[in-house]
Amino acid sequence: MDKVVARFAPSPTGYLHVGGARTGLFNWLYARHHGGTFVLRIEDTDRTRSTEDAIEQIIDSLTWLGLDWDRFARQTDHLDRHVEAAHQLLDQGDAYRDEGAVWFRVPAEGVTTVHDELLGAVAFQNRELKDMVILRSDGTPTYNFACVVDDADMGITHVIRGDEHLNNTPKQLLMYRALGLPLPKFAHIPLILGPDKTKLSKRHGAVSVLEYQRRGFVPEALVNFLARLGWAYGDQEVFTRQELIDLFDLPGVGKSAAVFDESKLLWLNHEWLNRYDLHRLAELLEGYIVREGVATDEEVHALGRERLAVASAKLRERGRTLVHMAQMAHYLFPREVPVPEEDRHHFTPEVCQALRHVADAVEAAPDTSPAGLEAAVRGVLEEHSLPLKALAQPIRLLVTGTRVGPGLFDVLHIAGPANVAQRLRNASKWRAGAEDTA
RNA sequence: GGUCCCGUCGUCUAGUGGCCUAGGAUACCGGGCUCUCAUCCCGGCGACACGGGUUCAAAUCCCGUCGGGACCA
Repeated sequence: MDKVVARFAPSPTGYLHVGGARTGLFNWLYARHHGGTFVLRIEDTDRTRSTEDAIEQIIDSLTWLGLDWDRFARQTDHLDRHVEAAHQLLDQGDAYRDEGAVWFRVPAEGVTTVHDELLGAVAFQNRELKDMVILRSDGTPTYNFACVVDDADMGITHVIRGDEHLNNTPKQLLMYRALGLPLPKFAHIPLILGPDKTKLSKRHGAVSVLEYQRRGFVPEALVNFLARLGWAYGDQEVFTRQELIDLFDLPGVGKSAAVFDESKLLWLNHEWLNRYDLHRLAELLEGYIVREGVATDEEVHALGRERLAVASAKLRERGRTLVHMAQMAHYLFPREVPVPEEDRHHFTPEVCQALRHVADAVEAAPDTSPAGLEAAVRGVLEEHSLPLKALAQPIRLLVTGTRVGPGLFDVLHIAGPANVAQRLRNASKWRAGAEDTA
Protein backbone atom coordinates (compact mmCIF):
# COMPACT_ATOMS: atom_id res chain seq x y z
CA MET A 1 0.00 0.00 0.00
CA ASP A 2 1.26 3.45 -0.86
CA LYS A 3 2.07 5.85 1.90
CA VAL A 4 -1.07 7.40 3.35
CA VAL A 5 -1.63 11.11 2.85
CA ALA A 6 -4.73 12.36 4.66
CA ARG A 7 -5.92 15.90 4.99
CA PHE A 8 -8.20 18.11 7.00
CA ALA A 9 -9.72 20.91 4.94
CA PRO A 10 -11.73 23.35 7.07
CA SER A 11 -13.28 26.53 5.72
CA PRO A 12 -12.17 29.56 7.73
CA THR A 13 -15.64 31.04 8.05
CA GLY A 14 -15.80 30.86 11.84
CA TYR A 15 -14.35 29.08 14.82
CA LEU A 16 -13.55 25.37 14.63
CA HIS A 17 -16.41 23.48 16.18
CA VAL A 18 -16.28 20.03 17.70
CA GLY A 19 -17.80 18.36 14.65
CA GLY A 20 -15.07 19.70 12.41
CA ALA A 21 -12.51 18.87 15.05
CA ARG A 22 -13.62 15.25 15.02
CA THR A 23 -13.20 15.08 11.25
CA GLY A 24 -9.73 16.53 11.72
CA LEU A 25 -9.03 14.03 14.47
CA PHE A 26 -10.09 11.03 12.38
CA ASN A 27 -7.86 12.14 9.54
CA TRP A 28 -4.97 12.80 11.89
CA LEU A 29 -5.39 9.44 13.60
CA TYR A 30 -5.64 7.66 10.27
CA ALA A 31 -2.46 9.29 8.99
CA ARG A 32 -0.55 8.68 12.23
CA HIS A 33 -1.79 5.10 12.53
CA HIS A 34 -0.54 4.29 9.05
CA GLY A 35 2.67 6.23 9.43
CA GLY A 36 1.51 8.65 6.76
CA THR A 37 1.32 12.39 6.26
CA PHE A 38 -1.29 14.73 7.68
CA VAL A 39 -2.04 17.87 5.70
CA LEU A 40 -3.90 20.92 6.95
CA ARG A 41 -5.39 22.80 4.05
CA ILE A 42 -7.40 25.93 4.61
CA GLU A 43 -10.29 26.11 2.13
CA ASP A 44 -10.35 29.86 1.72
CA THR A 45 -11.51 30.21 -1.86
CA ASP A 46 -14.72 31.86 -0.76
CA ARG A 47 -13.09 35.17 0.02
CA THR A 48 -16.23 36.93 1.06
CA ARG A 49 -16.71 34.57 4.00
CA SER A 50 -13.15 33.68 4.96
CA THR A 51 -11.28 35.60 7.64
CA GLU A 52 -7.74 35.63 8.96
CA ASP A 53 -9.13 35.53 12.46
CA ALA A 54 -10.89 32.25 11.71
CA ILE A 55 -7.68 30.75 10.33
CA GLU A 56 -5.92 31.71 13.52
CA GLN A 57 -8.66 30.10 15.60
CA ILE A 58 -8.50 26.89 13.62
CA ILE A 59 -4.75 26.72 14.13
CA ASP A 60 -5.06 27.47 17.83
CA SER A 61 -7.74 24.82 18.20
CA LEU A 62 -5.80 22.08 16.46
CA THR A 63 -2.66 23.00 18.34
CA TRP A 64 -4.47 22.83 21.65
CA LEU A 65 -5.91 19.44 20.73
CA GLY A 66 -2.45 18.25 19.81
CA LEU A 67 -3.26 17.52 16.17
CA ASP A 68 -0.02 18.45 14.47
CA TRP A 69 0.28 18.65 10.70
CA ASP A 70 3.15 17.81 8.39
CA ARG A 71 2.12 20.18 5.63
CA PHE A 72 0.14 23.37 5.60
CA ALA A 73 -1.54 24.95 2.60
CA ARG A 74 -4.09 27.56 1.72
CA GLN A 75 -6.31 26.86 -1.18
CA THR A 76 -5.93 30.40 -2.52
CA ASP A 77 -2.22 29.68 -3.04
CA HIS A 78 -3.22 27.42 -5.93
CA LEU A 79 -5.60 29.75 -7.73
CA ASP A 80 -3.60 29.69 -10.96
CA ARG A 81 -3.76 25.93 -11.02
CA HIS A 82 -7.52 25.95 -10.45
CA VAL A 83 -8.04 28.34 -13.33
CA GLU A 84 -5.76 26.23 -15.52
CA ALA A 85 -7.75 23.09 -14.71
CA ALA A 86 -10.97 24.93 -15.50
CA HIS A 87 -9.59 25.93 -18.86
CA GLN A 88 -8.59 22.35 -19.56
CA LEU A 89 -12.21 21.34 -19.01
CA LEU A 90 -13.37 24.22 -21.19
CA ASP A 91 -11.01 23.16 -23.98
CA GLN A 92 -12.16 19.56 -23.73
CA GLY A 93 -15.78 20.59 -23.86
CA ASP A 94 -16.43 19.26 -20.35
CA ALA A 95 -17.19 22.76 -19.18
CA TYR A 96 -18.92 25.79 -20.63
CA ARG A 97 -19.44 29.46 -19.87
CA ASP A 98 -22.80 30.86 -18.87
CA GLU A 99 -23.40 34.42 -17.60
CA GLY A 100 -19.71 34.78 -16.75
CA ALA A 101 -19.33 31.67 -14.67
CA VAL A 102 -17.74 28.43 -15.79
CA TRP A 103 -19.91 25.33 -15.39
CA PHE A 104 -18.91 21.72 -15.29
CA ARG A 105 -21.01 19.59 -17.59
CA VAL A 106 -22.39 16.40 -16.07
CA PRO A 107 -23.11 13.59 -18.59
CA ALA A 108 -26.83 13.18 -19.15
CA GLU A 109 -26.74 9.42 -19.03
CA GLY A 110 -25.10 6.68 -17.06
CA VAL A 111 -24.38 5.86 -13.46
CA THR A 112 -21.58 7.13 -11.27
CA THR A 113 -20.68 4.91 -8.35
CA VAL A 114 -18.80 6.07 -5.28
CA HIS A 115 -16.82 3.26 -3.71
CA ASP A 116 -16.80 4.44 -0.15
CA GLU A 117 -14.51 2.79 2.38
CA LEU A 118 -17.23 2.94 4.98
CA LEU A 119 -20.50 2.78 3.07
CA GLY A 120 -19.51 0.50 0.25
CA ALA A 121 -20.76 1.18 -3.28
CA VAL A 122 -23.19 4.08 -3.56
CA ALA A 123 -24.66 4.55 -7.02
CA PHE A 124 -25.98 7.82 -8.44
CA GLN A 125 -27.88 8.26 -11.70
CA ASN A 126 -26.09 10.97 -13.69
CA ARG A 127 -29.40 12.42 -14.80
CA GLU A 128 -30.07 13.29 -11.14
CA LEU A 129 -26.87 15.29 -10.97
CA LYS A 130 -26.86 18.87 -12.10
CA ASP A 131 -24.18 20.88 -13.81
CA MET A 132 -22.26 22.94 -11.32
CA VAL A 133 -20.29 26.15 -11.21
CA ILE A 134 -16.53 25.59 -10.96
CA LEU A 135 -15.39 29.17 -11.47
CA ARG A 136 -17.49 32.03 -10.20
CA SER A 137 -17.97 35.06 -12.44
CA ASP A 138 -15.23 36.82 -10.45
CA GLY A 139 -12.85 34.08 -11.54
CA THR A 140 -12.49 32.35 -8.17
CA PRO A 141 -12.93 28.57 -8.00
CA THR A 142 -15.69 26.94 -5.96
CA TYR A 143 -14.96 24.63 -3.10
CA ASN A 144 -16.01 21.37 -4.72
CA PHE A 145 -13.81 22.00 -7.71
CA ALA A 146 -10.71 23.44 -6.05
CA CYS A 147 -10.80 20.59 -3.60
CA VAL A 148 -10.61 17.99 -6.38
CA VAL A 149 -7.66 19.70 -8.05
CA ASP A 150 -5.81 20.21 -4.78
CA ASP A 151 -6.39 16.71 -3.45
CA ALA A 152 -4.97 15.28 -6.65
CA ASP A 153 -2.07 17.72 -6.86
CA MET A 154 -1.11 17.17 -3.24
CA GLY A 155 -1.18 13.42 -3.59
CA ILE A 156 -3.97 12.92 -1.06
CA THR A 157 -4.66 9.19 -0.84
CA HIS A 158 -7.59 9.27 1.60
CA VAL A 159 -10.39 11.76 1.82
CA ILE A 160 -12.11 11.28 5.17
CA ARG A 161 -14.91 13.83 5.60
CA GLY A 162 -18.38 14.32 6.97
CA ASP A 163 -21.11 12.55 5.06
CA GLU A 164 -22.79 15.83 4.19
CA HIS A 165 -20.32 15.68 1.28
CA LEU A 166 -21.45 12.31 0.01
CA ASN A 167 -23.92 13.82 -2.45
CA ASN A 168 -21.18 15.93 -3.99
CA THR A 169 -18.82 13.03 -4.45
CA PRO A 170 -20.21 11.64 -7.74
CA LYS A 171 -19.73 15.04 -9.37
CA GLN A 172 -16.21 15.19 -8.02
CA LEU A 173 -15.58 11.72 -9.37
CA LEU A 174 -16.66 12.92 -12.82
CA MET A 175 -14.27 15.84 -12.54
CA TYR A 176 -11.34 13.63 -11.60
CA ARG A 177 -12.12 11.53 -14.63
CA ALA A 178 -12.46 14.50 -16.96
CA LEU A 179 -9.19 15.97 -15.75
CA GLY A 180 -7.43 12.63 -15.90
CA LEU A 181 -6.43 12.83 -12.25
CA PRO A 182 -5.78 9.88 -9.93
CA LEU A 183 -8.57 9.05 -7.50
CA PRO A 184 -8.18 9.04 -3.73
CA LYS A 185 -10.13 6.66 -1.52
CA PHE A 186 -13.18 8.18 0.10
CA ALA A 187 -14.63 7.58 3.55
CA HIS A 188 -17.71 9.53 4.57
CA ILE A 189 -18.09 9.55 8.31
CA PRO A 190 -21.40 10.16 10.07
CA LEU A 191 -22.25 13.59 11.36
CA ILE A 192 -22.34 14.77 14.92
CA LEU A 193 -25.79 15.92 15.95
CA GLY A 194 -27.00 18.29 18.64
CA PRO A 195 -29.46 17.20 21.32
CA ASP A 196 -32.28 17.97 18.87
CA LYS A 197 -30.77 15.46 16.42
CA THR A 198 -29.92 18.03 13.79
CA LYS A 199 -26.42 18.71 12.50
CA LEU A 200 -24.37 20.31 15.25
CA SER A 201 -24.06 24.05 14.80
CA LYS A 202 -23.87 27.36 16.60
CA ARG A 203 -27.51 27.06 17.48
CA HIS A 204 -26.58 24.33 19.92
CA GLY A 205 -24.65 26.68 22.18
CA ALA A 206 -21.05 26.12 23.13
CA VAL A 207 -19.63 24.02 20.33
CA SER A 208 -16.35 25.74 19.58
CA VAL A 209 -13.23 23.85 20.52
CA LEU A 210 -11.71 26.88 22.20
CA GLU A 211 -14.90 27.32 24.21
CA TYR A 212 -14.29 23.89 25.72
CA GLN A 213 -10.78 25.00 26.58
CA ARG A 214 -12.15 28.10 28.29
CA ARG A 215 -14.65 26.02 30.20
CA GLY A 216 -11.85 24.02 31.75
CA PHE A 217 -11.70 20.85 29.72
CA VAL A 218 -8.33 19.28 29.00
CA PRO A 219 -7.47 18.33 25.41
CA GLU A 220 -6.91 14.68 26.27
CA ALA A 221 -10.53 14.44 27.40
CA LEU A 222 -12.01 16.16 24.37
CA VAL A 223 -9.90 14.09 22.00
CA ASN A 224 -10.86 10.91 23.84
CA PHE A 225 -14.53 11.87 23.76
CA LEU A 226 -14.54 12.88 20.11
CA ALA A 227 -12.76 9.69 19.12
CA ARG A 228 -15.48 7.63 20.79
CA LEU A 229 -18.19 9.43 18.85
CA GLY A 230 -18.57 7.07 15.94
CA TRP A 231 -15.62 4.88 16.75
CA ALA A 232 -15.19 2.16 19.34
CA TYR A 233 -12.71 -0.47 20.39
CA GLY A 234 -14.66 -3.12 22.27
CA ASP A 235 -15.68 -1.92 25.71
CA GLN A 236 -12.75 0.43 26.27
CA GLU A 237 -13.71 4.00 27.18
CA VAL A 238 -10.49 5.76 28.15
CA PHE A 239 -7.77 6.04 25.56
CA THR A 240 -4.45 7.82 25.62
CA ARG A 241 -3.38 9.63 22.49
CA GLN A 242 -0.92 6.85 21.73
CA GLU A 243 -3.54 4.13 22.19
CA LEU A 244 -5.80 6.00 19.81
CA ILE A 245 -3.04 6.12 17.22
CA ASP A 246 -2.29 2.44 17.70
CA LEU A 247 -5.90 1.27 17.61
CA PHE A 248 -7.75 3.64 15.31
CA ASP A 249 -8.68 2.46 11.85
CA LEU A 250 -11.54 2.88 9.43
CA PRO A 251 -13.14 -0.56 10.02
CA GLY A 252 -13.88 0.49 13.60
CA VAL A 253 -15.86 3.53 12.52
CA GLY A 254 -19.65 3.27 12.65
CA LYS A 255 -22.19 4.50 10.14
CA SER A 256 -24.82 6.19 12.23
CA ALA A 257 -24.79 9.76 13.44
CA ALA A 258 -23.99 10.46 17.08
CA VAL A 259 -25.54 12.97 19.43
CA PHE A 260 -23.07 15.20 21.24
CA ASP A 261 -23.99 14.79 24.90
CA GLU A 262 -21.77 16.58 27.39
CA SER A 263 -22.45 14.38 30.39
CA LYS A 264 -19.99 11.75 29.27
CA LEU A 265 -17.44 14.37 28.30
CA LEU A 266 -17.64 15.74 31.83
CA TRP A 267 -16.99 12.28 33.25
CA LEU A 268 -14.09 11.76 30.87
CA ASN A 269 -12.62 15.14 31.79
CA HIS A 270 -12.68 14.13 35.43
CA GLU A 271 -10.96 10.88 34.52
CA TRP A 272 -8.25 12.79 32.72
CA LEU A 273 -7.86 15.40 35.44
CA ASN A 274 -7.17 12.50 37.79
CA ARG A 275 -4.50 11.16 35.46
CA TYR A 276 -2.65 14.45 35.07
CA ASP A 277 0.75 15.11 36.51
CA LEU A 278 0.09 17.31 39.55
CA HIS A 279 2.59 20.00 38.70
CA ARG A 280 1.28 20.34 35.20
CA LEU A 281 -2.23 20.43 36.60
CA ALA A 282 -1.30 23.14 39.09
CA GLU A 283 0.33 25.15 36.34
CA LEU A 284 -2.85 25.02 34.26
CA LEU A 285 -5.02 25.72 37.26
CA GLU A 286 -3.19 28.98 38.01
CA GLY A 287 -4.52 30.49 34.82
CA TYR A 288 -8.08 29.49 35.58
CA ILE A 289 -7.89 30.78 39.16
CA VAL A 290 -6.92 34.22 37.92
CA ARG A 291 -9.36 34.22 35.01
CA GLU A 292 -12.24 33.20 37.24
CA GLY A 293 -11.40 36.02 39.61
CA VAL A 294 -10.78 33.65 42.50
CA ALA A 295 -7.44 35.24 43.29
CA THR A 296 -4.98 37.67 41.77
CA ASP A 297 -1.76 36.81 40.00
CA GLU A 298 0.15 37.98 43.06
CA GLU A 299 -1.87 35.82 45.42
CA VAL A 300 -1.37 32.78 43.23
CA HIS A 301 2.33 33.47 43.08
CA ALA A 302 2.51 33.91 46.85
CA LEU A 303 0.80 30.58 47.37
CA GLY A 304 3.38 28.83 45.25
CA ARG A 305 3.22 26.09 42.66
CA GLU A 306 4.13 23.42 45.23
CA ARG A 307 1.24 24.11 47.55
CA LEU A 308 -1.17 24.44 44.66
CA ALA A 309 -0.04 21.05 43.39
CA VAL A 310 -0.75 19.51 46.78
CA ALA A 311 -4.15 21.18 46.87
CA SER A 312 -4.87 20.10 43.30
CA ALA A 313 -4.62 16.48 44.31
CA LYS A 314 -7.68 17.06 46.50
CA LEU A 315 -9.51 19.58 44.35
CA ARG A 316 -9.55 17.28 41.36
CA GLU A 317 -11.35 14.57 43.29
CA ARG A 318 -14.44 16.73 43.21
CA GLY A 319 -13.90 19.01 40.24
CA ARG A 320 -14.95 17.93 36.80
CA THR A 321 -13.39 20.90 35.03
CA LEU A 322 -10.48 23.22 35.68
CA VAL A 323 -12.99 26.03 36.13
CA HIS A 324 -14.77 24.07 38.80
CA MET A 325 -11.46 23.29 40.50
CA ALA A 326 -10.49 26.95 40.41
CA GLN A 327 -13.72 27.98 42.05
CA MET A 328 -13.25 25.43 44.79
CA ALA A 329 -9.73 26.72 45.43
CA HIS A 330 -10.91 30.03 46.89
CA TYR A 331 -10.17 29.10 50.51
CA LEU A 332 -6.48 28.57 49.79
CA PHE A 333 -6.06 32.32 49.64
CA PRO A 334 -5.95 34.79 52.55
CA ARG A 335 -9.33 36.31 51.91
CA GLU A 336 -12.46 36.46 53.97
CA VAL A 337 -14.59 33.35 53.59
CA PRO A 338 -18.25 34.14 54.25
CA VAL A 339 -20.45 31.51 55.83
CA PRO A 340 -23.87 31.14 54.18
CA GLU A 341 -26.77 32.42 56.24
CA GLU A 342 -28.47 29.03 56.41
CA ASP A 343 -25.40 27.41 57.96
CA ARG A 344 -24.82 29.89 60.78
CA HIS A 345 -26.93 28.03 63.28
CA HIS A 346 -23.87 25.84 63.96
CA PHE A 347 -22.10 28.58 65.85
CA THR A 348 -23.45 28.38 69.36
CA PRO A 349 -21.40 29.96 72.16
CA GLU A 350 -20.15 26.52 73.24
CA VAL A 351 -19.01 25.67 69.73
CA CYS A 352 -17.31 29.04 69.32
CA GLN A 353 -15.39 28.52 72.48
CA ALA A 354 -14.18 25.08 71.44
CA LEU A 355 -13.23 26.48 68.04
CA ARG A 356 -10.98 29.05 69.67
CA HIS A 357 -9.12 26.21 71.30
CA VAL A 358 -8.94 24.40 67.99
CA ALA A 359 -7.47 27.55 66.45
CA ASP A 360 -4.78 27.66 69.13
CA ALA A 361 -4.00 23.98 68.68
CA VAL A 362 -3.77 24.20 64.91
CA GLU A 363 -1.53 27.24 65.10
CA ALA A 364 0.76 25.55 67.57
CA ALA A 365 0.85 22.19 65.81
CA PRO A 366 4.44 21.12 65.25
CA ASP A 367 3.39 18.94 62.38
CA THR A 368 1.17 20.59 59.76
CA SER A 369 0.58 17.48 57.69
CA PRO A 370 -3.04 16.26 57.59
CA ALA A 371 -2.15 13.66 60.22
CA GLY A 372 -0.42 16.23 62.42
CA LEU A 373 -3.38 18.58 62.26
CA GLU A 374 -5.74 15.72 63.01
CA ALA A 375 -3.79 14.96 66.18
CA ALA A 376 -4.04 18.60 67.21
CA VAL A 377 -7.77 18.77 66.62
CA ARG A 378 -8.48 15.47 68.34
CA GLY A 379 -6.60 16.68 71.38
CA VAL A 380 -9.00 19.59 71.74
CA LEU A 381 -11.99 17.33 71.16
CA GLU A 382 -10.91 15.13 74.02
CA GLU A 383 -10.55 18.07 76.40
CA HIS A 384 -14.08 19.12 75.60
CA SER A 385 -15.40 15.54 75.48
CA LEU A 386 -16.79 16.18 72.03
CA PRO A 387 -17.04 13.76 69.09
CA LEU A 388 -15.43 14.87 65.82
CA LYS A 389 -18.87 15.11 64.33
CA ALA A 390 -19.72 18.00 66.66
CA LEU A 391 -17.07 20.30 65.21
CA ALA A 392 -16.29 18.90 61.79
CA GLN A 393 -18.88 20.81 59.83
CA PRO A 394 -18.51 24.06 61.83
CA ILE A 395 -14.77 23.98 61.14
CA ARG A 396 -15.29 23.17 57.47
CA LEU A 397 -17.80 25.98 57.09
CA LEU A 398 -15.51 28.54 58.63
CA VAL A 399 -12.48 27.43 56.66
CA THR A 400 -14.11 26.90 53.28
CA GLY A 401 -17.52 28.56 53.42
CA THR A 402 -19.22 25.40 52.23
CA ARG A 403 -20.48 22.10 53.58
CA VAL A 404 -18.79 20.05 50.91
CA GLY A 405 -15.16 19.33 50.22
CA PRO A 406 -12.23 17.03 50.86
CA GLY A 407 -11.67 15.25 54.15
CA LEU A 408 -11.55 17.73 57.02
CA PHE A 409 -7.84 17.34 57.79
CA ASP A 410 -6.91 17.60 54.14
CA VAL A 411 -8.88 20.83 54.08
CA LEU A 412 -6.98 22.20 57.06
CA HIS A 413 -3.70 21.17 55.53
CA ILE A 414 -4.23 22.74 52.15
CA ALA A 415 -5.87 25.90 53.52
CA GLY A 416 -2.81 26.35 55.75
CA PRO A 417 -2.69 26.76 59.56
CA ALA A 418 -2.55 30.56 59.37
CA ASN A 419 -5.75 30.86 57.32
CA VAL A 420 -7.42 28.21 59.45
CA ALA A 421 -6.61 29.81 62.79
CA GLN A 422 -7.74 33.23 61.67
CA ARG A 423 -11.03 31.96 60.31
CA LEU A 424 -11.76 29.83 63.35
CA ARG A 425 -11.27 32.80 65.64
CA ASN A 426 -13.87 34.64 63.62
CA ALA A 427 -16.48 32.03 64.48
CA SER A 428 -18.55 34.32 66.68
CA LYS A 429 -18.82 36.78 63.82
CA TRP A 430 -21.01 34.27 62.04
CA ARG A 431 -23.24 33.45 64.98
CA ALA A 432 -26.87 33.46 64.05
CA GLY A 433 -28.15 37.01 64.16
CA ALA A 434 -24.69 38.39 64.83
CA GLU A 435 -23.56 39.04 61.27
CA ASP A 436 -22.06 42.40 60.38
CA THR A 437 -21.37 43.20 64.01
CA ALA A 438 -17.97 41.58 64.34
C1' G B 1 -40.35 17.72 -3.06
C1' G B 2 -35.98 14.94 -5.42
C1' U B 3 -31.41 12.21 -4.36
C1' C B 4 -28.43 9.84 -0.79
C1' C B 5 -27.15 7.98 4.09
C1' C B 6 -28.64 6.03 8.69
C1' G B 7 -31.99 3.25 12.49
C1' U B 8 -29.47 -1.60 19.63
C1' C B 9 -31.01 1.31 26.68
C1' G B 10 -32.22 8.99 27.51
C1' U B 11 -26.95 9.41 25.43
C1' C B 12 -22.09 6.99 23.48
C1' U B 13 -21.60 2.11 21.99
C1' A B 14 -20.28 -3.83 21.89
C1' G B 15 -22.51 -7.27 18.81
C1' U B 16 -20.39 -9.26 11.56
C1' G B 17 -26.34 -16.16 12.09
C1' G B 18 -26.16 -19.92 17.32
C1' C B 19 -21.73 -17.84 23.13
C1' C B 20 -27.68 -12.59 23.49
C1' U B 21 -33.99 -14.15 28.32
C1' A B 22 -28.57 -8.48 24.21
C1' G B 23 -22.69 -6.74 27.12
C1' G B 24 -19.96 -2.11 28.66
C1' A B 25 -19.89 3.20 29.64
C1' U B 26 -22.50 7.57 30.98
C1' A B 27 -26.78 9.72 33.09
C1' C B 28 -30.59 8.72 36.70
C1' C B 29 -32.50 6.05 41.35
C1' G B 30 -31.42 3.09 45.93
C1' G B 31 -27.81 0.96 49.52
C1' G B 32 -22.78 0.60 51.78
C1' C B 33 -18.40 3.71 53.38
C1' U B 34 -18.02 8.64 55.90
C1' C B 35 -17.37 14.88 59.33
C1' U B 36 -19.87 16.57 54.26
C1' C B 37 -19.65 16.14 49.08
C1' A B 38 -17.05 13.50 45.55
C1' U B 39 -14.53 8.96 44.62
C1' C B 40 -15.14 3.83 45.39
C1' C B 41 -18.10 -0.80 46.04
C1' C B 42 -22.96 -3.25 45.57
C1' G B 43 -27.88 -3.14 43.51
C1' G B 44 -31.83 -1.07 40.26
C1' C B 45 -34.25 1.32 35.94
C1' G B 46 -33.51 1.04 30.77
C1' A B 47 -32.88 -0.80 23.87
C1' C B 48 -32.52 -4.68 19.05
C1' A B 49 -38.35 1.08 15.15
C1' C B 50 -42.40 -2.05 12.85
C1' G B 51 -44.08 -5.92 9.39
C1' G B 52 -42.98 -9.72 6.14
C1' G B 53 -39.55 -13.24 4.37
C1' U B 54 -34.68 -16.60 4.11
C1' U B 55 -32.79 -20.29 7.78
C1' C B 56 -32.94 -25.81 12.14
C1' A B 57 -31.60 -20.82 14.24
C1' A B 58 -31.79 -13.39 13.05
C1' A B 59 -30.22 -7.68 16.69
C1' U B 60 -27.16 -9.85 12.84
C1' C B 61 -29.09 -11.61 5.73
C1' C B 62 -33.25 -9.88 2.05
C1' C B 63 -37.77 -6.89 0.99
C1' G B 64 -41.34 -3.34 2.48
C1' U B 65 -43.17 0.39 5.90
C1' C B 66 -42.20 4.02 9.32
C1' G B 67 -38.79 7.36 11.56
C1' G B 68 -34.39 10.57 11.64
C1' G B 69 -30.61 13.21 9.11
C1' A B 70 -27.74 15.37 5.07
C1' C B 71 -27.44 17.53 0.32
C1' C B 72 -29.97 19.92 -3.69
C1' A B 73 -34.35 22.73 -5.00
